[in-house]
Amino acid sequence: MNHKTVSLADQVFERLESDILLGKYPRGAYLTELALVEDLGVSRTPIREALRRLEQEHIIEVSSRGILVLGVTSEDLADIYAMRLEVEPMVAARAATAATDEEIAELRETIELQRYYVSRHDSDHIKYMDSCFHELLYRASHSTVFFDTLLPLHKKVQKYRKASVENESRADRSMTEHSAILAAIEKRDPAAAAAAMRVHVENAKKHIVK
Amino acid sequence: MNHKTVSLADQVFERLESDILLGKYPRGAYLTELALVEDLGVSRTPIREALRRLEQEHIIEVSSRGILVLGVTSEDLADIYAMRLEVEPMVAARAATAATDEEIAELRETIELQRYYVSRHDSDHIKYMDSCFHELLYRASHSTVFFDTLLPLHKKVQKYRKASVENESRADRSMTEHSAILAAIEKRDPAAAAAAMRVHVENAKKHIVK
DNA sequence: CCGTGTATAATTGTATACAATAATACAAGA
DNA sequence: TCTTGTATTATTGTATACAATTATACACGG
Repeated sequence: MNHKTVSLADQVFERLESDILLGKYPRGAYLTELALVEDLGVSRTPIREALRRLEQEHIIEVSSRGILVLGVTSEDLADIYAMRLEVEPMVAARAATAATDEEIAELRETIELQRYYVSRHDSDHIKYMDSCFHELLYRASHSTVFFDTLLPLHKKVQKYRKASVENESRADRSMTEHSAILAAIEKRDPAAAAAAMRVHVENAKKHIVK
Repeated sequence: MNHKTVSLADQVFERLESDILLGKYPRGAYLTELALVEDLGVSRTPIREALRRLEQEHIIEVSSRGILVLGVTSEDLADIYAMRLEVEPMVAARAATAATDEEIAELRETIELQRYYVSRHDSDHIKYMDSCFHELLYRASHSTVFFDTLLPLHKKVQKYRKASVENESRADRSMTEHSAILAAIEKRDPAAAAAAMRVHVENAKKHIVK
C-alpha cells in the first residue's frame, strides 16, 4: 500500500473539508485559527494552508472577524446537479474508451461491494462505495480537467446524499444503474455509457434535489 | 473605488497563476520557494499559501525536488472546450433570467469597448474584454457553482486564445457573437441565449483546439 | 569504468514570534 | 438613554527560525 507521509496541512484540509461538507459546522458559524490550533493540535501554519484551499473551494470565507463557514446550500445543490447532468455522461463516454482493464476491474469490485452493503443495509458503506464508483470513473476518463471539475462537485453533495442511500429502494436502483454504466464501459460503448449515466444522474437528482 | 488591501498571499497567487497560464514558466520547469522569495521579495509564508492554491488548481505540483510547473496542455484544452460547450449555454440561459439590469448594462459596456478595440486592432485589450464578458456572464448567472467551475476553465485557455484574438476576422465575429448572446439576455430569452452561446463556444473551439 | 556508500547541500514542512488591523467593551459626556 | 471616543482584546497577516526529508556530489573500492 501507500505509506507516503501526508503533510499536516493536507490532513487538516481533509478533516475540515469533511466536517464542513457533512454539516458538522453549520453555515454562518465562525471559527478562528486559534480555536483550530487547540482542536487539531497543530500550529497555525498548516491550518492556514488548509484554509486557503477551502477558501478556493468557496466553502469558507475569511475576514478580520474570523473564518465564516459557507458550506453548500440547497441552491448550490440544484446547480451542481444541473451541471453533473450535462458533464457526467460525457465523462462516462470518455471512460468507455479510455479506461484500462485494471480500472474496469476496480469499478466492478466497487459495485460488488456496494451490492454487499446494500444487502446488509449498511448505509455508511453504501455511501462510501457510491463515492468510490464516481471517483474511479472520473479517474478512468484519464482527463485531469474532468476529474478536477467533477470531484469537488461530487464531494459537495455528500451531506444531501445521506437520506438517499438510507432509502432502500433507491439504494438498490442506484446499484443497478451503476451496473448498467459499467456494462456499457466493458462493451467499450461510449454512447451507451453516456446514456446510462444520464439516467443515473437524473434519478439521483430527483431523489436529492427538492 | 475599492481600496481594500489585498494580502501578499493573494498578490503572489495572482502573479504566479498569470505567469504560469501565460506560459512564462514552461511545463516541466522547476521552481523553488527560495527562488520565489528572491524574485518576489516576500517571505515564504505568503508564497506557500499561494502555492497551495495553485496546487489545488493542478497547475503546479510540489515535491521534495521543488515546484513542478504543469500549466495547461493541449489535451486539457480540448477537454476544457468539451466541457464549456455543455455548460456555458446553461449559464447563458440562467443569466437571461437572473441578471440584473445593472449587470446587463455592464455586459453591454464590455461589448462596446470590445468593438472599439477591435477597430483599433488592439489584441491585448480585445482579449481582456473577452475575459471580462465571460466573467460578467458567469457572475450574472448568480450561481456560485457555475462561477467557480467556469472561471478557472476560462482562465486556463488564456495562452491559447492569444492567436485567436489576433486573427482579425475571428475577433470581429467573436464580438458579433457576444452581441447575439447579450441580445437574447436583454430579451430575457433563456433558450435563445443558450443557443447563441453554443454557437460562440463552438466557433471559439474551432479556432483554438487543433 | 562503474557502482556504492557517505557526507553535504538543497528543499519543503512546521512552529513560533511579531506586526497590523479590526472588533469589542466600556466609560464619559450630552 | 444614546452617542462617541478610547483602551483593550481578538484575529488575521507576515517573517523567520528550526526540523526533517530528500536530492546531489564525490570519494572509494571493485
